[in-house]
Amino acid sequence: MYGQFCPVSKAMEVLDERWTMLVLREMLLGSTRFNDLRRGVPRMSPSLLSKRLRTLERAGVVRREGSGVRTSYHLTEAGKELGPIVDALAVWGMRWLPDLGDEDLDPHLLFWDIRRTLPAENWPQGRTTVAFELADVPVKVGRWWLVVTRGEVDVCDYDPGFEVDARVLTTLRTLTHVWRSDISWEKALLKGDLTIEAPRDVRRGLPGWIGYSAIAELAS
Amino acid sequence: MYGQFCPVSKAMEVLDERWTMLVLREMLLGSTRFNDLRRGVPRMSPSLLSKRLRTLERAGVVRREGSGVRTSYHLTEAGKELGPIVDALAVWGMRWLPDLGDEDLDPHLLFWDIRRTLPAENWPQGRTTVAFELADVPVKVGRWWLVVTRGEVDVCDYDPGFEVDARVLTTLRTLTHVWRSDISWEKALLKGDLTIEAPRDVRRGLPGWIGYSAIAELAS
DNA sequence: CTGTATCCATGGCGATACTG
DNA sequence: CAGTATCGCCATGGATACAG
Repeated sequence: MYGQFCPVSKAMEVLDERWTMLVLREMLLGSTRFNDLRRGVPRMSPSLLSKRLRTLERAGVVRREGSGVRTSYHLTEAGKELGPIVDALAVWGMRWLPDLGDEDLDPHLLFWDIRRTLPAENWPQGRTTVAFELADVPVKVGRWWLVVTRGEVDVCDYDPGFEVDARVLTTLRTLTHVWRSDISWEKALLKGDLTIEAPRDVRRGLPGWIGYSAIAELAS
Repeated sequence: MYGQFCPVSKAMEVLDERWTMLVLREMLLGSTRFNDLRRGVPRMSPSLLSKRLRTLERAGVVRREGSGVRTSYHLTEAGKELGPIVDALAVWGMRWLPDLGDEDLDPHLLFWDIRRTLPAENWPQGRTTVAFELADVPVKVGRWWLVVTRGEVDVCDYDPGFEVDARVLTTLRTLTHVWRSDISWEKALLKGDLTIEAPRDVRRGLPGWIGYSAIAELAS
């Protein structure tokens, strides 16, 4: 491929293909099923994902388990040792490439990430429903509901019908930057880029309950 | 590009293009001039190198200094902070992808790397000339001379005419693996994959004088 | 020496549809 | 649910020649 003996070039032969690092990020975050992986890289075609998984398997980074139905994909030891590298890339990207284009904003991806990372154990007993209204995207993709019940998190893009405990009024852009912790909840609230409509205790508690993305925690 | 807010994807938009990581490796090893960079990535076309340098400049990773003649390229702070990531990729590649195809072996690249890394200060006073004969490649690219004089290292692919202090008989493959420290000098000598013809003291000293590649040292 | 311009082929990849 | 098949485009990047 590169025609070099340097281990960096050998590593990049495996890792520098388009999407590969993002698939590995998904696996490092715990996804093992084909369709779970797809949710993490929705713009990647399924055939390409399939191809990448095979390439990674041949390279000894991924192991496929169970053929046919209920196939799952797991990182080998070699794959797991990419964890610190992916983390370092995330920290570097946070630090040096903080600007997001409109193309980088995707509510499905954002709430999919929130859903899997959210520390449900911090939430109040019983059921809590939070409605999000994002002003900078079409209504069709701008209304989301977060339902947290007994340590379980659900996200809907339709009204689940529960009584809403809090409404978050903001933009997709602001919510994304807050989630990444490019700006804090406090600052976004102060600037008026984000409003929480709820009883005082919920309004106070919500930022802490939602928190920040897993990757944001790395940088701190 | 990827349409994701995740900093890993933002980082990879810059870093996952073909050759980019290898150019950064060269810069991290100290190259600043266009043609020095080329020597480190000889299979990369100059127009592509030019393009990559501009992309990296736009991304804030590289800074161009002096236009026209005597241009040089330098890593910005962001670029320097990629150092640990490139190192980690090298360590990972050494550990998990130790196999080299014939395509990965390149005597020009090997001796260019030896030349710049070799710890000349360990060598004897005066001039030392070492001749290499690589049996597994055409004679035309299989004979090399290493001349170390007062802390200066020269490599020739033609006989410089000096008296030869040592002859190293081996293959390109073995010498590459030794340089990478996939196998030690001792083991290669023991297996007979590499022979040093020289007076006893030189024969004993040479492995230590040449040593191993900079990247090999990372893994230890 | 330090690049740039141009050309062209290839195959990577996106889109879509379809199957066990 | 878990992929595979097919198709077609266009951009990547390799090669070469040339310019300041």
